[in-house]
Amino acid sequence: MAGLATIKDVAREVGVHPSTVSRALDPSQRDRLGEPIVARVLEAAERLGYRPDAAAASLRSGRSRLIGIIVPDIANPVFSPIISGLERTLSARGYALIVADQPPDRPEQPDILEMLVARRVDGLVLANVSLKDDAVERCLRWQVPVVLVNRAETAGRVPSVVSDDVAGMRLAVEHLVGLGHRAIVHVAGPQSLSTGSLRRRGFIEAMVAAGLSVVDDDIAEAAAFTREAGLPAARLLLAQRPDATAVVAANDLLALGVYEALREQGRRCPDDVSVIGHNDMPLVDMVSPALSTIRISHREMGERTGELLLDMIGGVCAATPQIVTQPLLIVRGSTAPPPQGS
Amino acid sequence: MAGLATIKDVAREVGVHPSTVSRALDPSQRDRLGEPIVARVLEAAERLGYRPDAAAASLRSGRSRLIGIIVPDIANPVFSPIISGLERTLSARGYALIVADQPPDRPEQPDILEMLVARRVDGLVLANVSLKDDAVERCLRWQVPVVLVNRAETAGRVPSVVSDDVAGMRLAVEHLVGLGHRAIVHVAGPQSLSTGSLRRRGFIEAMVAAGLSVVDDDIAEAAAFTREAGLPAARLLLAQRPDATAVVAANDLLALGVYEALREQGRRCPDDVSVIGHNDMPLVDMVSPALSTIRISHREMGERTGELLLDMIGGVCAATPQIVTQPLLIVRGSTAPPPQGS
DNA sequence: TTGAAAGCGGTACCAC
DNA sequence: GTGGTACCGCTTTCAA
Repeated sequence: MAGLATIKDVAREVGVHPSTVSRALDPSQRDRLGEPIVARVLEAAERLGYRPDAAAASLRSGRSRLIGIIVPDIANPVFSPIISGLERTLSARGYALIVADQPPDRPEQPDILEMLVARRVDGLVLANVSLKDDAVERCLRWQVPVVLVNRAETAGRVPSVVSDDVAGMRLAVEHLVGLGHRAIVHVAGPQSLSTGSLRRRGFIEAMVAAGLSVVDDDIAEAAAFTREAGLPAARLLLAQRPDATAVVAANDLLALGVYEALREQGRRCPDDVSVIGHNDMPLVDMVSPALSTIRISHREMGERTGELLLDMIGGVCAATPQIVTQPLLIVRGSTAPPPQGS
Repeated sequence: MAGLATIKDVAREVGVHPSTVSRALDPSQRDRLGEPIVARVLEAAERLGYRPDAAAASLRSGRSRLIGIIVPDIANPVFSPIISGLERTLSARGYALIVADQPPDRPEQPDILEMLVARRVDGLVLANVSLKDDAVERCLRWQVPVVLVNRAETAGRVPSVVSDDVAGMRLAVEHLVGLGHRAIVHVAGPQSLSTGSLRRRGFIEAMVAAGLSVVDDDIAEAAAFTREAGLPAARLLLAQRPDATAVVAANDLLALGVYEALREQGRRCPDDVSVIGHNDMPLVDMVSPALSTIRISHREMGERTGELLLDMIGGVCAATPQIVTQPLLIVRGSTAPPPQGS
């Protein structure tokens, strides 16, 4: 490296042994040394611009102070605040975050998971697990601390931080029922993901709890959590249930797909059909009509994930906690009472 | 570490010396060895699940295959696609990306830049430099390869990848002039950032080129590139120039702030006042009215940044190229001819 | 073609 | 309290 000062340079400068420098630099060992020597070491280190080599420390200590996260898409507004919150928590405690993305369509080119394990990350956050995914199993085998975020697995073998998807859907359905809706349908997300599957289940449970029945035609599954995938699913749904007065979408992008489908058919939202999303992404308050939705604090999920993971690494937490954050109903302009006479 | 196999384990398994294993695993050295021994090493490595320890390799070789990026906000829709494009390019070539954010208001708590240098990153991407920033100087002193992205510095001491901000503003102004506007004003971004400053200059140049003069009252500077900062700037501007028929905003969020200011005053867009943004963020096509804007491909900027940085690390590129990508005018519903009689 | 040995820059454990 | 030393896992140079 570019001639950066090493611990030996500092030791030579001060006239002490390298191990003494190492101790003087470590706050937890510092008090075992004499005051003046610590001061001189600190001064010399500062003056020489000394920076400990993380690779060397990692090699010897077995801890890299590196955490990895794998997401399906870094730029996705669901995942970027998770990354952001996680990074904030980690960097405050001296950990750095390696971000890798692994879109569902790019399977395991140069296996990202192995790459991170090879870098000896102290812990791993998986934001991309599908319900049947071997990533968790491999982490377990490698004994690397891992936390799932946003999406969980059914087995619950590892800790996770997720939003209460079932509760979120209950909020959505109860809101619509409260407005007088009875003919409520659901654009579901991919059932291979916990978010898609749990929100679908939450929808059904809430409908049943409200005394409304749900049949197959009341639900259409979108191939992905995107506007593009939402449009055909919404078209199908509106064709199957032309009498529907409200659509619950499994996320905001799907809800925007519903907007487009309604526009195609010349039906107005919320006058003819109410629409509610999920996530409260940035800018959905600016679309027309402003989208009613279920707010999830992804940034907070990222922060809690970081705390949990650091606890695990520190050996604080023995169990496998399943942290569930509570979502919030946000009422805007896309939900209203059903049209008269329906 | 969790008992992961080392090179010694593989050597013992095959019955050769560790250095032989090292050579067998290195494609560029492999051909100096006998065919059968290479095959046996590869097989044993596979079977034991051997993964080279990146820290050890880094320590010895002096190259960490780690790249750092510092952004002002990971979740910002301008920066997240840059990170995404960068990560894609890097991971394809065996590099991992450490992401750190350093918001302008959180100065240098535990100095992020030093932290990354201490981790011996092979290169650094700075997406957060302001026009007067010592980060570049420090990287130069430490001799760590660095590329600026999105925001550049005036001095041009290091390579950068930016959008042609001046050209972007020319596209915006020419579009409005072409529609018949003459009374055009500008909500500028922070002048401490190259994007804010260059877009302001581009606005003035384009206005002058169109034979229109610009005075102080025609421009209001927002304190940040946010909706919240856009609102008061827009209020001020509309008060100073009540006759304005078009507003050029320095980015999309500021444009949305203009929307709010217009709404407050009961003026309609685009009927009374046209508005154009900059960036073409996700979802601005869904706001009402759909926002006309200048599209920048941030993902592509991230990719080109990665290529450039890897070239520098490989010693391919001696000069300090300033890569400038060309923006694109996207016409939607927020721009229209000025009202009759104005 | 392969083996041996010397480190890279720290940390941890043992002496004194 | 401080110095000495071994060693983390790998790469690389030198010998054989």
